[in-house]
Amino acid sequence: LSNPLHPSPAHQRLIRKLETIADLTAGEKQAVSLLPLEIRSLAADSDIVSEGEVPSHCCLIIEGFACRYKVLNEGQRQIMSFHCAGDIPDLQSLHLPTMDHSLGTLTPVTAGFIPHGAIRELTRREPGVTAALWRDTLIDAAVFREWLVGVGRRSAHERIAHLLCEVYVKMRAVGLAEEHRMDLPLTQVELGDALGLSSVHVNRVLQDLRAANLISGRGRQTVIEDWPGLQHAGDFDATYLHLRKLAA
Amino acid sequence: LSNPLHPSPAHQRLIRKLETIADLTAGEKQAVSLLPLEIRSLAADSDIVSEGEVPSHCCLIIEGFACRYKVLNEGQRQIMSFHCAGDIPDLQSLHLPTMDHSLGTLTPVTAGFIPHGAIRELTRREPGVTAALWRDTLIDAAVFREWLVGVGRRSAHERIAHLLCEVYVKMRAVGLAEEHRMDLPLTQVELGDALGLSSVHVNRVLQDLRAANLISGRGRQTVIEDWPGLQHAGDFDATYLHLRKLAA
DNA sequence: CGTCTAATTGAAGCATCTCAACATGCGTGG
DNA sequence: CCACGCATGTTGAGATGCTTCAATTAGACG
Repeated sequence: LSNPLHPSPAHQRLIRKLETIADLTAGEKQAVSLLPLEIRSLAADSDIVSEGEVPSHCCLIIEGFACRYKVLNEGQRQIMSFHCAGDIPDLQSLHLPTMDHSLGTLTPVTAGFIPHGAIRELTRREPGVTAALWRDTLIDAAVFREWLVGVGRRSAHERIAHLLCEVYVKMRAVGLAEEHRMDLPLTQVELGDALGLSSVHVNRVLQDLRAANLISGRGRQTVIEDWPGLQHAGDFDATYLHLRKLAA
Repeated sequence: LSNPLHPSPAHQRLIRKLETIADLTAGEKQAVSLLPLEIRSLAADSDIVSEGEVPSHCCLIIEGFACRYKVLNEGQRQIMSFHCAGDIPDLQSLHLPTMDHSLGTLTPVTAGFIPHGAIRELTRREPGVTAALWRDTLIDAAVFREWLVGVGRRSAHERIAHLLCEVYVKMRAVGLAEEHRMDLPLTQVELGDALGLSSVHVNRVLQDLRAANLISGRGRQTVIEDWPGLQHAGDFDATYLHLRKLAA
């Protein structure tokens, strides 16, 4: 347990994230900062929870990147969401006991595991926190819908530009990105698995976006050279992220 | 308001749906059956709520079919979910005030509009109902994820077979389908818009599925001739629907 | 420095799209 | 009850965005 007057960095991350999507009272924030966390370090490319499991904890990402994914019988992978510090990607396990997908790390991750019981207790006492957590899962769903629109109806160029916009806005909201600059630890294979594209095609499209002067930077460091242009290229409108205030 | 001892057919539909995903006590069911409903009839192909609006009610489908969708700037449409009697497709508006997508009818629909205030009141008093509703929105999200996997990584044949399996299992669960037979009021254009395919291709694939003796029946009446075969063709596993008991 | 992962490039193939015509069926009004 | 009209389904042919395979280069790290 942590001291509510001086929340641990992990709790601060969680509170900061929740504040991007909901308006919490001081009492609610304090209640959140009392959540028990069992902190653990995880290697890159390892599963946090696997499809079929029935977890007894939720996982708060404290540092690093994770993703939710499914693997099909032919070995193809579909990544369904990316998650960074402050996210609780398996919050749904509170009400959907058995995992219908896997949660894995993309980088080394430090995570805080919160017993389901503690969250249930919290929701029993704090309706405002319940609403915020429910809202968080609803925003997840909104992002799934937007990705669905992308893979269903958008071109590869639009999809990639859109994803870059989304990740940037989300990271900026929780203070993980500087202005028009972010550390994006995604390989082109991972981008392809998220967007329903081959890594070869992702590569070529990224080159196009760089050639069009929309983005620059190789590898993890990504610079957005033309923010309006990138949004336009990706047909991006941040409404679906339902943030309380948007990054410029 | 309705008599809790004799819930209206509309309330019965809702309760029946909730019972497919959660275990409700008699008291909880009674509380649900006291929800005020403003019943209205809607024409086919009309919007119930449109993207950008800030609804003050949630919409319970009592009869007919509806879908959630987005329209892109080039006029392309992506359908993100189908809904039948018992569903509350815009339940998320309770915590995400502005609609990031539209909800429209596919057939003539009779719908019951429930004031947000009444649902909020209900959730304040009945934690079990809150959990059931939250769970419902989480299952929605699980279905979005599965569709995402479909459009991202599955072939047209798999996608169509998968969708038929999903709709059948959901309709069977709430008593809207007979064994291996259902009334599916979807045009091939609508199927295409849901699956990220052209209607031309949907047509050809449906012919293949009929030729392979997996399904039969023209137009709305759809018969599943080979249920194991169809599930196999669609790589279908109902786990993600998180139903309390599955249809055979 | 060698090793391993990730990024890049080229070439050939194909699943699906687009366009455009035609068929079918069904509701409606004459 | 028939004839028209419109939505839906069906078919063919040509175009294409993306994939696959396979090889090469670049970059990071001990």
